[in-house]
Amino acid sequence: MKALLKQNIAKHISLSENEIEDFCNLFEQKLICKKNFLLREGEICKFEGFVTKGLFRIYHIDKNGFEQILYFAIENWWITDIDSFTTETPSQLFIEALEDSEVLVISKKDKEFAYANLPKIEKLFRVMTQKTHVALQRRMIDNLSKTAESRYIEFIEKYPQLIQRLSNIQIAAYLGITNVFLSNIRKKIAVKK
Amino acid sequence: MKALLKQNIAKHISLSENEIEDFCNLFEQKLICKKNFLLREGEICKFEGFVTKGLFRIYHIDKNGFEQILYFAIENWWITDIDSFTTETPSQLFIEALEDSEVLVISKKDKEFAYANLPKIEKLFRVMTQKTHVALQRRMIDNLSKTAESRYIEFIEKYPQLIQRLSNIQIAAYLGITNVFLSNIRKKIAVKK
DNA sequence: TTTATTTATTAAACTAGTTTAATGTTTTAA
DNA sequence: TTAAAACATTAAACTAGTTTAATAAATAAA
Repeated sequence: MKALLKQNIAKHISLSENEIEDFCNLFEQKLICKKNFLLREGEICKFEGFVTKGLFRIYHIDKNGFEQILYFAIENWWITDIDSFTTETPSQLFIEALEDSEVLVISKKDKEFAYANLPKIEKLFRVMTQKTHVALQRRMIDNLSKTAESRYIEFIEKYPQLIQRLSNIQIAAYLGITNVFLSNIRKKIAVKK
Repeated sequence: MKALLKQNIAKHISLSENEIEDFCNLFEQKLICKKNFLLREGEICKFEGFVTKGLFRIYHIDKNGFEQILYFAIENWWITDIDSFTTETPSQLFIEALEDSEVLVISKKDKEFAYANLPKIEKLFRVMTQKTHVALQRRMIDNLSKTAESRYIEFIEKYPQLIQRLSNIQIAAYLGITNVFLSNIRKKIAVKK
């Protein structure tokens, strides 16, 4: 059940068999059915999760009621609201399952225990946070410099396995455009071919 | 000379007098005159810097020649291209001094030495990267959901000390709009008052 | 199996933001 | 101290993306 998690950790840092076992024992499995939430706006995020099955969207609802999707998480991705988690303030985000999903969850308490007792875990999360940050930095530049059309094309090239599982409404909310405009883009691309 | 650096580190984690001294000794000062570069596109970023005087812009030039500013860094801010630094690939960013500036620089080698020999430094950079990531995540949501006008108003409210030192061209490149449109926004705001 | 709900598409009017170009002002360089 | 370069503003034509609304198709619910 935790094989995927162990494999994921090993990609970032090298741990002894004991260390990885100790760390993984701090996680427990949660099942979240489609349309249910792992986190809602206003709650304080007291966990970090690793998806082993299914699909989540992490999104924000602005004061006009529009949704912006920060990212999607499928198998092998980590999920949390790092803002609420570290500052212990109410989250501004929703984490919602778009499919029936399974996630391995570690509590804030246990994560701090790991930091204190398994020194390499500190490195693990430094490295992971750095990688996440790099990805977001690239996305920020793309959003500042590219048209919605090329952002869409690059998205489907980068995550071909994801688009099949997402509605165009979700993709549009990720790209920062309306689903109507996404339809126009799709038509334009289809004509080109 | 390194008082500001020590103070900044103390804000994130607590170190003994010796630890902080050892770590700060790994930094050396660099002076960068206005319009000069700490890093250029294509170079591999082998340092992390802490600004003690002056002002930098960290930006990208897209294939159409437009500049997108990822962030500004004044006194008390850290600068690096975390992407190039961690992956050791050529940077896609420029780090340019907008004023005559002073920066304390630690090499990648020495930073790795610190990670290996001063365990709390691992925590320092994990915590700092987390904070930077939270800030970027908030900016991403703002860029997806807010108009350029409210992004501008929020920018001048959030960084009043910065705007006085920046041209409108720089501010526009940060907001992701043209300086012409920023002029329109400024006029509109001025009329309102 | 029928009905209700969500999704995708299209059209048409609209608005936020761009482009190009001209003009005056401020800053920098020689 | 003058010339050159960078900056800020304005106008006018344009384009990327939104809004509202209608319609058909697909999915979920009863």
